Amino acid sequence: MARGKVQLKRIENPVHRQVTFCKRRAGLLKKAKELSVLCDAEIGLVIFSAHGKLYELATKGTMQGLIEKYLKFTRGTQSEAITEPRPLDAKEETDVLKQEIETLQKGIRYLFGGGLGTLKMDELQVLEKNLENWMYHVRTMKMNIMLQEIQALRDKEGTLKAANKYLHDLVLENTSVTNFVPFATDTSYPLIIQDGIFQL
Amino acid sequence: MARGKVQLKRIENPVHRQVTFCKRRAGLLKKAKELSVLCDAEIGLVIFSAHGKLYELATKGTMQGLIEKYLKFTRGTQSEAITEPRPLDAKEETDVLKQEIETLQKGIRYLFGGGLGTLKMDELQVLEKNLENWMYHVRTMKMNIMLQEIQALRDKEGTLKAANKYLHDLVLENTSVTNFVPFATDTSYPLIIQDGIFQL
DNA sequence: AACTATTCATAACG
DNA sequence: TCGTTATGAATAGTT
Repeated sequence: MARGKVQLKRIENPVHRQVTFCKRRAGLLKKAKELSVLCDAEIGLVIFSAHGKLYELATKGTMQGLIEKYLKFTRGTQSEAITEPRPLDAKEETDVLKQEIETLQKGIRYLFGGGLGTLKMDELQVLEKNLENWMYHVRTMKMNIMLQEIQALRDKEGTLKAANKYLHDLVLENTSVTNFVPFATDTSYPLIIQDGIFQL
Repeated sequence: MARGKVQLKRIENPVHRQVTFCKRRAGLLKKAKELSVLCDAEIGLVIFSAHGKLYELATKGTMQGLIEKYLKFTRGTQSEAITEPRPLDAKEETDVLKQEIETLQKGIRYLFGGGLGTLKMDELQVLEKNLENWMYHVRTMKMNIMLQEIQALRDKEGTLKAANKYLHDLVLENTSVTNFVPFATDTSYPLIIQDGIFQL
């Protein structure tokens, strides 16, 4: 900004990074406060430094209250908010998730086996809405995986075609004019892909 | 800032306030993103406009995850484990069920917010099948409740019709042949049912 | 932390 | 809501 435009990437020099963090953190908190006052908005801001230290701001009440409001707002409805595309954490969460799914299955099976009869109409409405929402997410995920797989297969096909053409040309060169049995270049060879992930 | 220093108080002109809100909100979100990238910080920003609309930003993962991290950080050890279904008292089941639903919502929200990306195709299949199953149960319950209500309304209608006919005949008997204004027997009286359970 | 030279954000306006 | 512009604010690099 000053004396040189800034690159939008992590500052590698730790000293510079720390100084910039201090300055910009202060600036950000100030801006947040200003926006809240000027425009009568309720703002919550949480900053975890790289080393894990917490800085926070909550205008109009406590962070607790704001979090509850946020959770209530995002519950049920698919967020109308401007959400950044989230980078997926690639951790070894699968085991945890599997166990979690089991727990949920158990819980919901209990729900439907044991005491669903006491649920009221509005509760059922909420439940149905959530189920639809979750179903949407699951189907979106399935679709993405399938699209990925399709793309992978196409890539593989292209590679194999190229290899095939190369070999074909080689054969033609080495055999010159013969009665060698020719074969089509683009579709006549088997494309055997063994490691597809489709399991229906 | 530009063309006149700004007062640090609520902007009274609603148009100005709205315009400023839009611009400064964008600026704030940008600044937050920059700080996160430049200094490797994890930032959550929640903005509720005066009219209740939500704008949010979560760098490094989801808002859900950040909220959990925040709560863990501020409350010391806050266990986020899913509670096992406990043995059921045959009493105030509704409250228990409500709480259970909340737990499930929380779990599944975490599921979709945190780590769905690591789920494999077959796991998604299982999840989808279960969701369909649960949806079927929920819709069956809704249908039953509605059918019950419809039957109750029909009974009520029959009762009222009978009463109406009785009164009608009584009037005819007592007034003999007069120019008393006649009224239809089956549809012209109001059927006011106040305690319906439909809530859409 | 304090000090500028610059870049950035944005208030007013169309 | 969107674009333009004059001007105040924020801040990168430096001391």
